[in-house]
Amino acid sequence: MSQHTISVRLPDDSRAELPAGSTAADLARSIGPGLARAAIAARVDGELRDLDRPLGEGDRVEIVTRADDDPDALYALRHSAAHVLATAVRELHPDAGIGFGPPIEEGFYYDFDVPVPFTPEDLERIEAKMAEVVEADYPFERREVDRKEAEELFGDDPLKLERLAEIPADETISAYRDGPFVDLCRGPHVPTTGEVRHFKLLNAAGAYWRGDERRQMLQRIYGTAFYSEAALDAHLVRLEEARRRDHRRLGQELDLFSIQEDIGPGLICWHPRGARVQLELRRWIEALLDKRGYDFVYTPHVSSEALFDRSGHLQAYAENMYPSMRGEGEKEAYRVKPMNCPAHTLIYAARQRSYRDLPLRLSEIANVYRFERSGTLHGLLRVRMLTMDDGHIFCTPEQVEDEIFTALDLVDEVMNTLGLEYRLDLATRPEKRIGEAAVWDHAEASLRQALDRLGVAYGLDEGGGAFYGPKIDIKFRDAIGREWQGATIQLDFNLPDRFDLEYIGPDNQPHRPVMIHRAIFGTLERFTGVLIEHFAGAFPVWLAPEQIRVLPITDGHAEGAREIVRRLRSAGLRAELDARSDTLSYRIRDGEVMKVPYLLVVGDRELEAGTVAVRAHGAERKQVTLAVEDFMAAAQEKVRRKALNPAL
RNA sequence: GCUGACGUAGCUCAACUGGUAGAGCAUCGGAUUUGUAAUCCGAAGGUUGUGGGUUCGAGUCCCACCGUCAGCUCCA
Repeated sequence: MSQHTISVRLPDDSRAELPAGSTAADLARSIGPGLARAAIAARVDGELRDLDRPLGEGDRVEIVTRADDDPDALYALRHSAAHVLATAVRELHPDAGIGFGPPIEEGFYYDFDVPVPFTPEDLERIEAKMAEVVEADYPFERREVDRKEAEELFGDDPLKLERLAEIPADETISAYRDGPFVDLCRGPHVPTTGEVRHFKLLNAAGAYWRGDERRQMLQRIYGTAFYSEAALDAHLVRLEEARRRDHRRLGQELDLFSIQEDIGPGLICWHPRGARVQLELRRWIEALLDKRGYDFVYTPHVSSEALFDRSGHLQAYAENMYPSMRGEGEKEAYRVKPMNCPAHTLIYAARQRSYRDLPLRLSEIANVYRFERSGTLHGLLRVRMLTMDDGHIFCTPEQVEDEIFTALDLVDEVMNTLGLEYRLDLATRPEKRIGEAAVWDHAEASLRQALDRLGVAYGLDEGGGAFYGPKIDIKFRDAIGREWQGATIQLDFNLPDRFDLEYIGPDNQPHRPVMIHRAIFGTLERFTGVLIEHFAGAFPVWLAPEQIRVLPITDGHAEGAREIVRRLRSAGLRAELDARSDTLSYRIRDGEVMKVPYLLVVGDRELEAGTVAVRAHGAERKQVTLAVEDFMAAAQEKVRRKALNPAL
């Protein structure tokens, strides 16, 4: 190996010899002109780098090319798009302060300190200016600077100086220039602004500097960018699809629920159709819990404030609790419950427990009230009255693994039934915690064993547990790929201590039980909201508020149709008659718009033959004619199996 | 909570620089009796979110309050 050449390793484990000082761009050129043209960055020993940075002896190098399915490629592109945005904003508002401008999961944003917030028209102007910056095809030039130089470079921008001061002394400080704009930036970037051809600014809103509401508010502009127009279009279509599925919109169109100003924000009124969905979900989870040995309890909606003092909620959770109330002339203050755990803990403590009683599994599907800040309320997803499918398991340390396994198995059944893919994350002990190391060791090991036993892959969130115990979070994906926080299974070493819980072991000595909090749906409100979006309002038959609508063709068929409705109802199916004098087409359209799984058309032919012409929502074959008996059996089977697709 | 935008009939939206509120759908009545995604005619429906103010005159301008929407570190 001479001094004048270096050898780097390629992804296929072959080696390439290059002159010393060669860059990743040189490497791409040496491999082929096609690769050189497609290259936008490089992964060097796993780290994303600019194309024009020199390679070192023995580096493992992978050329990153323009690709809308490579997260690293998108990262560099969107990071660069953020700079293009800042370049444009600085052109239009030379005095704008520059905050952070990172790539994010679906795009990028940049925060600006400007005296007047951006309007939608501003965004259009900025977009046009960005197009000019892209057209100019400025190279992104990286420069390493020392601290003094950096302080001079960004001397007029207090936000940058603040960030600069936090960079450790031993870290390289780099600045990137594209045309007129220089930014303090870690990089990497695509080679030139010309790469950022397919972008779109999406919205602007205030955002606190560093997310701290005590600090100044900046104006944040969100956008997204892709390498191909097709990918950008697909993304915009996905956003449109998300709007189409918005549960707030569907909730109104399908007459599921409303939020009334006269009642208050964050408080849901379930209309009959929405309440039906809730009821079916509730009955389902109750049956699943019954099978798994849960006991059902009911506890009061208000309780003595002292209870929440003892549980610690008053100290740790007060800002999410409604204020205390006191009856006229009474001494005792009361609180509306934000959680069920303290009451369940008292039920455990209501008598002496033996190890033979454990595990004790308490379930309460209960309304709790939480004072959420007004700006955070959002449809069914963040509300002030919520219905938890709450459960608390009290068990011995030895039983933890089994109990976690059972809970995970329950999650698995729920997710599979609804056709939701999910993933699990184990969150382990944080820095600040209570409880002894041995207790944590045992608990974390039990969670791991339960996860292994289930045989699923899971992520690890080191240090992500609560101060009172480790947990497993379940995240699931809906039909258009969005991820939601679902069930949580949480160990708690704190409440058993605070309430001095005990059980008598086989050694005739008192021991402290372990407490497990778990919710499968989380809250019925949020879960229903997500399901509305997941199914786009077209619920599977078993959940659909109205499962069947019978449409007589003329008044002459109404009596026969009514009889069919009677039979369906006595078979336990939710059927309605639509004998309005509108045309059949109109009534079909109405049934389709309301996403009723089965529309049954009944005319002379059907009444004579004892059949129905079935139109199943979303089915490819628009119409199937079946004997009433056969349709009834098929529909019941769909309900029994909780089938996702109504097609017969 | 904070910043910004918005709030007109049950729903979706219209009403030039301030001149006295209109359409489609839904609702109701009538006609129509329909074979697979909107039949026709008619009627009714609003203290323009609430409360103040400016003005001869306010949906429109100003103030306060209520609510909705977007966002509020996925760190140079």
